Amino acid sequence: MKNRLDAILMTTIDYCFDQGILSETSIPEYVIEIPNNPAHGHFATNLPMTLASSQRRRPLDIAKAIKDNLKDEEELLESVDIAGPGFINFKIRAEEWCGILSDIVRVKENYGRNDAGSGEKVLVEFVSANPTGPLHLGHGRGAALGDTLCRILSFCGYGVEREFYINDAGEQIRLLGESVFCRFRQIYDPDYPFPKNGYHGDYILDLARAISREADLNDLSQEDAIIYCAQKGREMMLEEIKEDLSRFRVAFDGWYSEMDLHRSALLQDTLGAIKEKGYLYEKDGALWIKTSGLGDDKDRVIRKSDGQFTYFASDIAYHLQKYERGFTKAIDIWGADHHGYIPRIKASLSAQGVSDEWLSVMLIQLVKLWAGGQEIRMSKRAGTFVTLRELMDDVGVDAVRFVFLMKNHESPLDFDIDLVKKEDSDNPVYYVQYAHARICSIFRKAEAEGVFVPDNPGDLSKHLVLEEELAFIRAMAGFPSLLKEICVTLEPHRLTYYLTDLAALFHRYFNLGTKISDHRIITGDKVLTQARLFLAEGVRTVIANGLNLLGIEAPEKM
RNA sequence: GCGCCCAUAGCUCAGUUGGAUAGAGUGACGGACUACGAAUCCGUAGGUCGCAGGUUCGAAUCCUGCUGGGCGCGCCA
Repeated sequence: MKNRLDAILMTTIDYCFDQGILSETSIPEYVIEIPNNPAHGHFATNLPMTLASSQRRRPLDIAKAIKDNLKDEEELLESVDIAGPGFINFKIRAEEWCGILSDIVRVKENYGRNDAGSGEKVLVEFVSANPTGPLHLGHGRGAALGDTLCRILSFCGYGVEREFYINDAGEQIRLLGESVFCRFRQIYDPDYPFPKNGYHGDYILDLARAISREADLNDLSQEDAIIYCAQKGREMMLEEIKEDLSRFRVAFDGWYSEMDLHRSALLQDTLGAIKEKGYLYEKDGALWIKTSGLGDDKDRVIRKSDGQFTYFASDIAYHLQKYERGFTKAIDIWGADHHGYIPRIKASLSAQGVSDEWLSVMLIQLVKLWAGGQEIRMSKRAGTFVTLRELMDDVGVDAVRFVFLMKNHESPLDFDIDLVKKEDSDNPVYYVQYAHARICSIFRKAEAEGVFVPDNPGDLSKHLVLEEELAFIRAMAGFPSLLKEICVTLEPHRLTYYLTDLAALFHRYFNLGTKISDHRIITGDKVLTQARLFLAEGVRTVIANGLNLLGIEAPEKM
């Protein structure tokens, strides 16, 4: 709709240029937006104001010139008004809006699907938790965010691949092995010393028990036993992580192991390529990459003087490898505490000629958990943290996802477990789901009376005349462009707000009928009832599609 | 000390990339079910958009400087 309006405006401007009504200049950036004040029409543009300086005329004069010469050949518009300091406000004819409603009901679960991202191939890397412990709240937030973003991207025509990078090389897996082995030994020898910086959670003991059931660790040398515990522990934790994610409705296309990266020649090859470009040098027995001058504030060590590669080395290799796999864009979702790594990763990429925009890093701020009015402080070191699994058990997947997706990922999130646990109106997820269930309930009621959602509703604009009814369609018409914007701004939380608003429109509309029976959806007039059922089906469709993109169920009953 | 993020109603947060009178939820108070689901709706109250400048037709939004909070600045992982 916005595009059609834009086309009318551009045709008009061209015409004004040709006729000398406006002096021919370049067209500045302008917007066509949906005003927040309904009195300002369905759409408004600031075009006259942006033209004012190059035209050297008053915005109001320009607005009048545009209005008087408007080329609305398809008769899209109901009214055109000049307002304020130089806005033009437009109203679209009801028939046009009703046409959109018909489209929605016709294409159903595909409404909103578009090809904005065609030709793009995006790799989204998220969660990427170390397999040294269970997923906790913070991982959950990243999982919900990444998953929903991927769903939206692919709905908008992007080729999307979801990847989980497994940090399974080096010290931390070793430490996992030592921690597990220690717990095993402590079964017989309670004084056996626990490794410094080891993992304290109860799950370590569970791992020790499970592993010792499968193999007799006493048959192995201590070193072999630790390695065995590390390998086995990694495998089991990864399995658990996969189970949790799958239950959280998050699927990955690829699991990329850092260990494999070390085993393959990739790390060496990558370093060789960087060396050829002249970005590597040796100093104090270590190998450095020259990232300073490429946006980083100092150079970074890639191989320590003890011969071990740093994690940063594999990070570079991994990201360059993503690039070589032919992705046109990469998105990483990291915890905000890693933000300091962005400049050095980008610097390393640009050393290989990869542009800055290729990689977008989304940072998620931390999650604070509240229960009983108190903040629950979490510490992985001390083993006191709430796992994603516990949270799903407690409050359910729908509620957890909704809360995570409600807020901008750049804002810290307070997760009030008591509030989310409550199965009543205080819980925000039910508001949207209830609207869906309520519509389904109306359909059941109508069917019982022999009235169904019509396949061909006829001339809707004759029957859908209430302002509330047309407001629905206008809101629904914005769904596809909202999704496209989310793909650019990477802000999935806007979908959550959109759905809440749409549900609010519906609840308000529904309640009109409790006062005035003529405003009920099911009325004595069959044709009117069918038109309203058709409208309700449109609303239901958009809510269902939106919830599906959020990974949240759209229940028919609650 | 340097860098990134944040600051909007009592609380938790939106704010359509610079638009017209800054909005929800929650909490407080008052209303609406003998017909489509009250997990809902309506009303009242609540604001110097952290502070001070600047940019322009126009600023919560952009720029600069402060204040306050979170995080990060290793040959750690």
